[in-house]
Amino acid sequence: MTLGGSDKDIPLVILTGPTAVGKTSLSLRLARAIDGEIISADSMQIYQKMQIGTARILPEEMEGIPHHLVAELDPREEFNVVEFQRRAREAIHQIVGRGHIPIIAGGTGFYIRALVYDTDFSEHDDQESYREELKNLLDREGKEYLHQELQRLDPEYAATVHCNNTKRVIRALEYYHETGEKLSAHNAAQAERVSPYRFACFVLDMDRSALYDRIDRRVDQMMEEGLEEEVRSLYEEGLGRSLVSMQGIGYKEFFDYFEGSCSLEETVEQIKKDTRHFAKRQLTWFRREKEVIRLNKEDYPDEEAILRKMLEILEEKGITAIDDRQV
RNA sequence: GGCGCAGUAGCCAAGUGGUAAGGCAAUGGUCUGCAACACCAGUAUCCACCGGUUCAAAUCCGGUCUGCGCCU
Repeated sequence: MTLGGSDKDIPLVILTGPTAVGKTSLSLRLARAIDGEIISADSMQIYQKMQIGTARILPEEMEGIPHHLVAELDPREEFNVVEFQRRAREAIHQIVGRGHIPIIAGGTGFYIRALVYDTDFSEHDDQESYREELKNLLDREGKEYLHQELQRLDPEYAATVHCNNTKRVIRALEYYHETGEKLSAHNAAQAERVSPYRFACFVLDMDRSALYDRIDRRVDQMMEEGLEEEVRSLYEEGLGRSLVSMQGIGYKEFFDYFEGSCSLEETVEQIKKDTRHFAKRQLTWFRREKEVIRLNKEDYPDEEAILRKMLEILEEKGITAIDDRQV
C-alpha cells in the first residue's frame, strides 16, 4: 500500500440490508457512479458452485465492474470472519491502489462490523484437539457443566451467554484456554475500537411484508432456475451437511429431501421460512449498529432516487474518488 | 328436513367442573474465528354466540349460528 497518509484516508462505502432487499442491483449503480469496485460481504457467495441458492451475481451481469470475494472458495473449504477480514483488507488495498473506491456489499453484519472496526480476533494456531475435548465434555457432562466451568473462569461472559448456547460457551472456554485471557475482557476492549476507515454504511430496507413476499417469490424463482439440481450435484460430490458451505440457506434444507425424509414441497417451504427468519435476524443486527444510514425503499420513488441520496451523503462525508488526492 | 360429530390465539392443538399445556407462525432480542450459525424472550382477562345450573363452567343443560359426516 502506497497511500500517503494513514488508513483514515481510505474511503469505504458499505451497502447492506436484509436478504432479497435489492442490494446487488443498487451496488452496481453505485459502483458505476463513484468508480468503485465491489467486495462481497457474504458468507456464502464466496463459494464456487453455489450460484443459484446464494442469488449470486453472474459474471455477465457485472457490467465490467470488478467483484471480489465472489466464487473464490471450494465448498469444502472453511470460511470465517478472520478469513473474510484478511481477504477483504487485501482487496481494499488493491482497489485503492488502482484509484478506485471499495464498496462492501452484502448482508453478513458480523463480517461487516469486523472489517469496518478492524476487530482483533487474536489469531491462534488451530487447536482442534481442545475443541474436540470440550465437545466430548459436553456429551459426557452436559451443557450445565460446561456453563459452570465458564462461570468459574469468566463469570462476566457466562452471565451474558445462555447455557443452551453451547457453541458460544465452547468458544469462550477455548479462548480462555488458548490465550489465558477472558473473552469478556477482550470483547470489552474491542468494543472501544474506532474505525480506521472514512466510511459510510448504508442499510437498505423496505416494508417487512413486502420483503417477505419478495423472498417467497425469489425462492420460487430459484427453483425454476434449477436450484434442486445445483444442490444435488454438490450432494452427489459427497459434501456433508456439517460443512460451513452446506449450512447455507437453500442448501441445508435439501439434505432431508435427498435422504427421503421430506417432500420437495416441504423443502421449498422450509427454505422460504429460513430465509424470512434470516432476514429478520439481519434487521435486528443492523438496528443496533450505531453509525449507520438507513434507507427505506418506500421513501423513494425509485432506485435512481436512492442512489442520488447516497451520493449526496458521500459527498458530505468527503468520500469521493481518491485518485487526485493520492498523487 | 332428521340424526351424529365438531367449533379453544394467525394456524395446529391439550384441557371434559376449580380459575387456559404445547408446537408452528408473527414480533422483539443476544451475538467479537462455525454468523445464511447458534441462542433467548413475550404473545388468549379468555375458549362460536345467547341464556341457564353451580360457591365455581372452555368444561354440565337448553337454544342459536357455522362446518363436516350420515340418513331422508
